[in-house]
Amino acid sequence: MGNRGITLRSEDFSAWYNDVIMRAELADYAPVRGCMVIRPRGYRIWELMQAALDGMLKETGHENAYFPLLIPQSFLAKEAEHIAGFAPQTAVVTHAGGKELEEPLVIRPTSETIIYSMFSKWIQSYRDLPLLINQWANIVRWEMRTRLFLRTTEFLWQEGHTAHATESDAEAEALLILRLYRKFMEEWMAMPVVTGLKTESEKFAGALRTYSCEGMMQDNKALQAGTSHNLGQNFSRAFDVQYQTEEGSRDYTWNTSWGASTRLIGGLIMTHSDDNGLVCPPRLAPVQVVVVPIWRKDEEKSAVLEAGQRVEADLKKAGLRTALDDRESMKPGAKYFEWEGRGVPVRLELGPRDLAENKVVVARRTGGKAPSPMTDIGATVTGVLEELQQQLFEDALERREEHSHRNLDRSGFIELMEGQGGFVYGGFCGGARCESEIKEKTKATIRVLPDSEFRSPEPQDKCMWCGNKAVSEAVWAKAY
RNA sequence: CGGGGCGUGGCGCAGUCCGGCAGCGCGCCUGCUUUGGGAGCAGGAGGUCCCGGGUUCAAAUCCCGGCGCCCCGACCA
Repeated sequence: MGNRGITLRSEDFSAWYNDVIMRAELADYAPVRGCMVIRPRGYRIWELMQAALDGMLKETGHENAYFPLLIPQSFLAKEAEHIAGFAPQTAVVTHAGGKELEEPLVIRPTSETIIYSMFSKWIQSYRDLPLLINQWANIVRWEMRTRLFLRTTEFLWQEGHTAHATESDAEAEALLILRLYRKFMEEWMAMPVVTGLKTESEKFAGALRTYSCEGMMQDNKALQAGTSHNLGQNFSRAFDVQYQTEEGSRDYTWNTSWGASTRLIGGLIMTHSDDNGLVCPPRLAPVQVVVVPIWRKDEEKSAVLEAGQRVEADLKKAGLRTALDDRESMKPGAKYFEWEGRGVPVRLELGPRDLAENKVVVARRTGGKAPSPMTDIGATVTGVLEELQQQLFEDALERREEHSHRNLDRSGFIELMEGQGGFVYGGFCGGARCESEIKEKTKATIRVLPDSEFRSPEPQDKCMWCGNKAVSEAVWAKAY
């Protein structure tokens, strides 16, 4: 345990993670097992994520809609792989209105079935395509083991569902979203991710192909942070989503679905936070800058508070999310600890000495503080926040590269996974047997077959595990 | 479902072995003094000791049964 009442990362990463969440008041455990309450400080992060992602989705032509929580149980069964994948995880409503229902209703574990059943009503002609729909929703998946934000029974997400006239249009859409997710994760969350294709065993139940963004957490484990699926015609055939082509023939639509969830908040926490608590990237910080006024005597107090209000007004004018901590019962040091635990990126300390010099002390959450002129404080802090945002990304990227390994042989791989872990790039023969054997022996799985820009400079032509000819490069890691 | 840990004021814990007034730290309320890295003093509020049985003059403590939570693994975003 560190001196902040937070378990040290080096002692127990899981306990640290929970401590950070509790300290920052992001969430709390609900009465029902596996369920969580997202508290205001956590929900605000989600709202900021939503605003950013929603904007990006709208810019690329997607429209929001809302589909119901309850799905007829029979719908789920219409796509064979889908039902096989999700049936064990569903919660089912069997009684309502004091009576047993004729057909049980499934609480959505994802909305493909209800959405494509509606698409079949709405789509008649190639002129109706592409249909680009997104929804922000809650879903329920009955998990064996849950963790705050990372895996809870109920969670919030956006799920996009699109219908296209051709396979290549659908493929382009799936890749567009993958890039969009990556952009969001890098530019807003300051979380670098490796993108690529999931193997058959890891892909979404019912998809042709699944693409994924994988981040590396501070314990060197991978977090699947967003997935984008090319569904092919699996669901359009199951739900009879047909359209008339330009030539007059009939065809099934080509579909995609993709999602990113409140799990991202867990990723944000585990990417940046430290032993003093949450570190929130500025662009997603509920409070970006807090002003802490300092005074000894009453005559100082009024002058300092007045200056503090002026400073806060300047910050607000610069478009920043601010707080002025003018609580009288707390000493400045105590306030510092509190706001640090909450992850606020920048703190301004303002006392009589600073006031006399027309300055404020600018303190960064990641360390270091220095006086700065009060004039143009809005612009100054804006600049510091941009630097911090950039610095968090670069630090995370550097950490990921430090723990990314190439050219390991089988025994080196095993040794690494038994020790500190990390990402391992290497050749993969494509064999399901190698894949499952590796998982069994080391707990590591193929996170993705990486996109070209993440691949090793030298060709990976032999399977890292069996030594046979490789069909592609793969990235292995233990995962959340 | 297996293994480990735990359930005692809001939070963190001691007390349980060996039964005997329900405690400590933090937080909370009131007042005064304080305020440049977790303030001090004084006064105060707050408890079905996870639940149900049993043993006993007497149970947080012993016995039997149950429930819940956290961590590790199997399932998964």
